[in-house]
Amino acid sequence: MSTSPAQQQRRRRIIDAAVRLAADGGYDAVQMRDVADDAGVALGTLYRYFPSKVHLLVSALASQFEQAEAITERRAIVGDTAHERVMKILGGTTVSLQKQPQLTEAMVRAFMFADASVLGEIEEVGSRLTRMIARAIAGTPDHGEATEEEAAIIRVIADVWMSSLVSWANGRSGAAEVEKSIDVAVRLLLRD
Amino acid sequence: MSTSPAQQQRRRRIIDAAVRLAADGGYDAVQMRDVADDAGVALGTLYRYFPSKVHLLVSALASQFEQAEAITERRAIVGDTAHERVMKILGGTTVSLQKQPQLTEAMVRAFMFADASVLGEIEEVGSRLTRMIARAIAGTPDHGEATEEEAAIIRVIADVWMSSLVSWANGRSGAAEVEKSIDVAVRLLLRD
DNA sequence: CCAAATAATAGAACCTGTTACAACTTGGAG
DNA sequence: CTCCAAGTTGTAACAGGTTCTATTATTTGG
Repeated sequence: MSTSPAQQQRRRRIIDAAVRLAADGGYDAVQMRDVADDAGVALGTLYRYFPSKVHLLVSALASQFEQAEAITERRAIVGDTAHERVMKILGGTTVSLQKQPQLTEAMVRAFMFADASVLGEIEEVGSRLTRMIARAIAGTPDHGEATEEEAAIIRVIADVWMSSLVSWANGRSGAAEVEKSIDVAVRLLLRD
Repeated sequence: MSTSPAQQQRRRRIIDAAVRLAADGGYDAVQMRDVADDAGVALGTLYRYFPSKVHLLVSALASQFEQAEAITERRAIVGDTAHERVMKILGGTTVSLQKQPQLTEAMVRAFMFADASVLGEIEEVGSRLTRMIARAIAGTPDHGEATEEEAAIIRVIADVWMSSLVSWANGRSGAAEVEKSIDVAVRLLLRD
C-alpha cells in the first residue's frame, strides 16, 4: 500500500488546490467539488485521499508547517535569550501566516474544529510546532530531550499561539494583540 | 424591539433543547430541526432567534458561563495565593464541564469554529471568563481595573484554558493533562 | 376595539459535505 | 502478454444547515 509517484502528485495537487481556494475566500470557499475539479481529480478520489474537508485543511496546515520547519531548520536561530529566539520563530511564522489571512482562517478553523477522527493529522501539526518551539528554546539544531516541565511549557506556548491565531482569524483581535499575548506568555514562562 | 416574556421563554426553551441534545450526542447531535421540535418552535423561528447553529451553541456556552459566574460571585474565593484561587475557579469549572463531555465538546467546538459573524456572542463568553479570572486573581468581589499587563496575563490564561479544553474534547489529552497545562501556565504567569 | 405591523408556523427548496455505485483504467504478478 | 486487484471516474443520491414563502397568530398604536 505504498504510494506511487502518481499518487503523491495527486495528493499534492489536491492540497495545492485547497490552499489556492482557501487563500481567496477562506474556509467556506474550500468546496469539495471545486477542490476536486481544480486538482483534476474525481470527487470520490478526493475523498479517498482525505476523508473529510477538515482532514484536508489540517493536512494543508501540516504541510505549511513542514515548510516553515524546513526553513528554520537550516541554520541556528539567532538571539541571546530563549525568549528572543522563540519570539523570532513564532513572530516570523505569525507574520507570514497573516500575509494570507483567508488561508490562515481556513486552516486554523479546521484545526480547531477537528474531532477525534483527525487525531493523526492534528498530532502531526502539534509535533512540528512543538519541535520548532523546542529548537528555538534550545537555540541549537540538535534536540536534547525536554524535561517534563519544559514539555508543559512548550505546550502552553503552543496553546497560546493557536488561540491567538483563532481570535485574530475571527477578528476579535489584531496583529498587535497577537504579538502581545505571545510575548507575555513567552516572557513569563521562560524567564531568563 | 424589546423582548417580551414569551420571547424570553422561547429563547430559553431553545437553548435548553440545544443543551439537552448536545449533552448526549455532542455537536453532531444538535440538529437544527430537532432543536426546533424539542423547543416546540418552528424552524424559521429558531433561525430568527439564533442565526446559525454556531450562534446557538456559543450562546449556550455563554449561558453556562453566566451560571458559573453567578455561583462564584456569591462569596469570596478562598485561597492564599492568586495561583490557588485561579486554580480553584478554573479547576472547578473544568471539572463540572468534564462531567458532561458531549455537551462541552459541542460548545467548545462551536466556540472555536465561530467566525466573525459571531463576534457578539464570542465576546460575551470572553468577557465573562475574563471577569471570573480577574476576580480570582484579586480574591475579592470588587473589580479594580486591571493593568494592561494583568489584562494580557488574563488573556493568556483564558487562551490556555480554552485550548486545553479543545484538546481534551477531541481526545488528544486527558483530564490530568488539562489540569497540568493550566497549572503550569497559572503558576508561571502569576508567580507569588 | 380595530387595523397595520410584527412574529410564528409548516413546509418546500436549496446548498454543500459526504456516501454509494457502476463502469472504466492501470500497474504489476505470473 | 494477459489477467486481476486496486485505483479512478462520473454521476446520482442522501443528510443536515440554511433560506424562502405563503399563511396564520399576536402585538400594538390609534
